[in-house]
Amino acid sequence: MEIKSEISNLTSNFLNKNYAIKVEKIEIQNTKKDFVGDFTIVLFPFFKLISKNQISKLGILLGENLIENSVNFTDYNIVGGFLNLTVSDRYYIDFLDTIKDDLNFGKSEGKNETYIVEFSSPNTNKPLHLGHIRNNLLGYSISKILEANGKKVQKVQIINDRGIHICKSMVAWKKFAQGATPESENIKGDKFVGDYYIMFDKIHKDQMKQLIDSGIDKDAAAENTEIMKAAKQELMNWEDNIKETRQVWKMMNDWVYDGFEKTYELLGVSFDKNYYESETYLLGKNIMEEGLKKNVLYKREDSSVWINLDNEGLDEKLLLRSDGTSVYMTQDLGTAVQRIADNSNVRGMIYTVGNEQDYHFKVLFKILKRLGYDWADNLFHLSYGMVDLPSGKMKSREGTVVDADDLIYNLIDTVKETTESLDKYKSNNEILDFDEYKKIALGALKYYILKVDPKKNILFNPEESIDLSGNTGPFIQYAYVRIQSILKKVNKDILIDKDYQLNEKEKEVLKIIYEYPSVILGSYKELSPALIANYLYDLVKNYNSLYQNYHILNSETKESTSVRLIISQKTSHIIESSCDLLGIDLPNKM
RNA sequence: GGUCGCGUAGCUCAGCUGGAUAGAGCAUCUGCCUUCUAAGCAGACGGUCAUAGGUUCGAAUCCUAUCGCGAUCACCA
Repeated sequence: MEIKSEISNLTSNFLNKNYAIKVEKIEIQNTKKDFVGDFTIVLFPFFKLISKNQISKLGILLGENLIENSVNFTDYNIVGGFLNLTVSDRYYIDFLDTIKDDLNFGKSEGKNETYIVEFSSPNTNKPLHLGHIRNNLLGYSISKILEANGKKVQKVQIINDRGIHICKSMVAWKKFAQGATPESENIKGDKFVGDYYIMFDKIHKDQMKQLIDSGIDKDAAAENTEIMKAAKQELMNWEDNIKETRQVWKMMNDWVYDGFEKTYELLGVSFDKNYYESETYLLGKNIMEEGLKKNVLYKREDSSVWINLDNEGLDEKLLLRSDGTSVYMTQDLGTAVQRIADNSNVRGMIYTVGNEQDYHFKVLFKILKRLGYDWADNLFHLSYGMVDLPSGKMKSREGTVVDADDLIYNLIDTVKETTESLDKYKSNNEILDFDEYKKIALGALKYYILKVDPKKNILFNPEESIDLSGNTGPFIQYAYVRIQSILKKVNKDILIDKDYQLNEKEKEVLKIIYEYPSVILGSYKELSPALIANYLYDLVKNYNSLYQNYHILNSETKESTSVRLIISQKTSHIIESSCDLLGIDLPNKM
């Protein structure tokens, strides 16, 4: 921050000149509430450099020096080893004046660098659930945050459309559906296919039980039920490119995509490109050849291919089976190389994948690095914690999965009920558009998920609805709507009085606005939308305090109205900007 | 067992690369709608920062050990 570097420079000059000492870094922080001042210089580190009895004298001299040498500081006080500096109102007023019309305030320009962000990445055998919601919201928000930091972003998902899981749904459908389709049953496509997956599982279990009863051991039974054999056959047919299998496969996957598309639309996320495993699962083999040539990889006697990462604290990892077929890792290597080739100016990639795959990505990045790709240094695993229920993990087999669509539609209902029970709506017998309810419900959901540090697990209790008051999305939206209703009443240009004296609340909000650029940068460096969400709450909370304790339109003086209006407007800009980064829409009325 | 992550108020979470008396929301309790929207504001109550050592002028934050929870360690994806 500008003001901090000014403090820092003046302080180093002072120390250098008067005490002939050089300090690497001067510790400057925001002054805590309950103390007078705006910024605090920590004097403790100087204990080491000069004798203790000189330190209080140093503090006073430094304070005087800062005030003398800059118009931006008006006062100082020393408490213990802390020097608290007060910044002039004029500085903040000037700052407000320069940024007031800048809608891009806080964002930065960048070079022509592209980052690929992968998220969502579903299987095509079941509908999206709450875990996917977290993934999607994080991935989408990080994409936005990268853009705000001047990067170009290519949002991609890799769809796992191939494998035994979809074959299971296919077998069950062929056997029992009698030609039923999502249209004929009027069911969303992903749910329709998911139902057959569940049906498969049920039948498989029944058949397993019969086999076990007839004396076959459990593991063998699991592999040898009639329906499981049929699914395996289906998978082989798929590999052999049998026409009928491929047709059913394509048809059912299309149903699923249709359903996914609706959920994505509801969530407000989108992708620039989809990758399908059926098209990428063979990638990576040619890289193996290269790796062998470079002696990065090695072949065992049975001709399986491995990499040894022992000296990096990791294990040996298989990359090609003895029969020459590839494993998951091989595919991911191939896909990474492919994606870099597909786009120009790619600087790096971000994989939004749960923390259960931490190890996998550690290994993946190491291998790419060993293979000598220069972009391997810019690969990041945006690792996030699971969404757990009070009963533990969500398990599809036990029916404890929280379905994405159900969750959202239920929340919309709750928002509608809550709204209609508010006095202002009850007394007017008024209702809002569905679209507004949707914005509020999704605002609540998105904020609820994104405000939590990505790496932490989230505990979600389906019994309790997501809060709509307090530290929530609607809290932010509500403040925004209120500001709009004030701004609508103003129709002439607002002029700032440069000599205005800020009150405590005004200054507090301004100080928070001042921090916004560093928050955007921080959320990018940490890959954490939570920083934006928490900042936004802080801003809005302090703004509300100003709003409730002082009048804005009919305030004491013309000058205070002007300043408060501009603070309001700027706060609303930042709400718009932050909510955009979080993927949260703002309603017109609440 | 090896590796990684987490443990902060009854519950859900903040706490930046170590800094002042550890902060919010929910829940409970008090006040505030005849001037800009009360999904709000003002306040009360609530803590051995898992435990024990260590480093430091200073530790919720860094190090070590222990306990608890979770993930991961496949010729699965």
